[in-house]
Amino acid sequence: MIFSEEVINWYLKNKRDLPWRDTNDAYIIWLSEIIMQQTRVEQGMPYFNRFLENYPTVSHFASATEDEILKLWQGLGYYSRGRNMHYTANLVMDEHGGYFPTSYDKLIKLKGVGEYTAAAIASFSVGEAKAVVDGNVFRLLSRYFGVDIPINSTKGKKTFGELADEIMDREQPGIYNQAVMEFGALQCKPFNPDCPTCPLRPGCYAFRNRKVKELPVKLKQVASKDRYFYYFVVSKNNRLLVNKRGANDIWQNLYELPLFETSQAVSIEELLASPEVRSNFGDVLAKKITGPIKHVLSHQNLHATFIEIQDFEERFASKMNWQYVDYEEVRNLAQPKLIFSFLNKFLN
DNA sequence: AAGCCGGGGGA
DNA sequence: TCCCCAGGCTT
Repeated sequence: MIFSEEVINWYLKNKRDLPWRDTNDAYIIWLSEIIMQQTRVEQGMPYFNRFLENYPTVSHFASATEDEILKLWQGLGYYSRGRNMHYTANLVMDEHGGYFPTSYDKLIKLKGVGEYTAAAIASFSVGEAKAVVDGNVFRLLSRYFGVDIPINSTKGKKTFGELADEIMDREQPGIYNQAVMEFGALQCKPFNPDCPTCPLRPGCYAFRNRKVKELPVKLKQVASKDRYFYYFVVSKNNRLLVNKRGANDIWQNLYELPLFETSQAVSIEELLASPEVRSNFGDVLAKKITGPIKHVLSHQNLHATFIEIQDFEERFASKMNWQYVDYEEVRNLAQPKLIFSFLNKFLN
């Protein structure tokens, strides 16, 4: 039996019941695919349900504000996905008459939609024969065909993409694409793959050559950097001073507290004595509330300390574009997990 | 080509 | 700790 038949047979017997599999609505598929990028199914599922409930059509999605989208996205990470979706939903309304595109060539032009997502939407919605290559497929193909080119290299992406197109079932692209990904996720897992029960074992290069642990090959990632965040808690009349983050850094357009960052750990006394802090806060009394709290991102280690400020002079707030927000309204702002967790305790 | 962008879970 | 997850964008 050929590769694709074997994989599809396995899929029909072993597939999970996922809520986005029983539709051919390109909007709903787009919603699920963007949410699932670099995200485990169990983590993304509640977000998918929440988004579909709040925005049943692309028109509903486009009518929301970016702040509302980001609030629903809170805690899922990679927030550019939410921002790009909002942009794309509006573009679909304005330039596609509210009909979500279904062809690969149109999909690939949308912001936030790359080769994987375009292939997924096109094949699942209208059965276009484009092979998906996600982390699961890279791993499965690497092991089965014994390809040791790094999967995160330019050459690797090209090679695996061409291989995926060659071996796909062009008669039933949607089922096949679902099947290869599910096979990678459940059978040909990253660690301890279930080789003993694997129907592909007879033809698998990695199994026959004892290379399962060596494949796939991946270029090593860059080391994480340490950053030291000092968050200033300034409140007045049940209102909290907040800052909306800007471009060119983590957590774009999310809300946090007034922040001072250093490249290495400093004491609160040193912090308050620094010219930068003095020019934005003046003479203040400060008391540490909690920290340092370590918050790990995929590429940075944040060390956050929260400091309560008293005797803060109003005139400093406008200069930094900080705003006072009612305690009750702060809960409605999209915040990084780090800030949300802190405020959850601080505001009770 | 390499770096950047979250958060969580498993080993 | 390190690696991975239904990747894509920017430089």
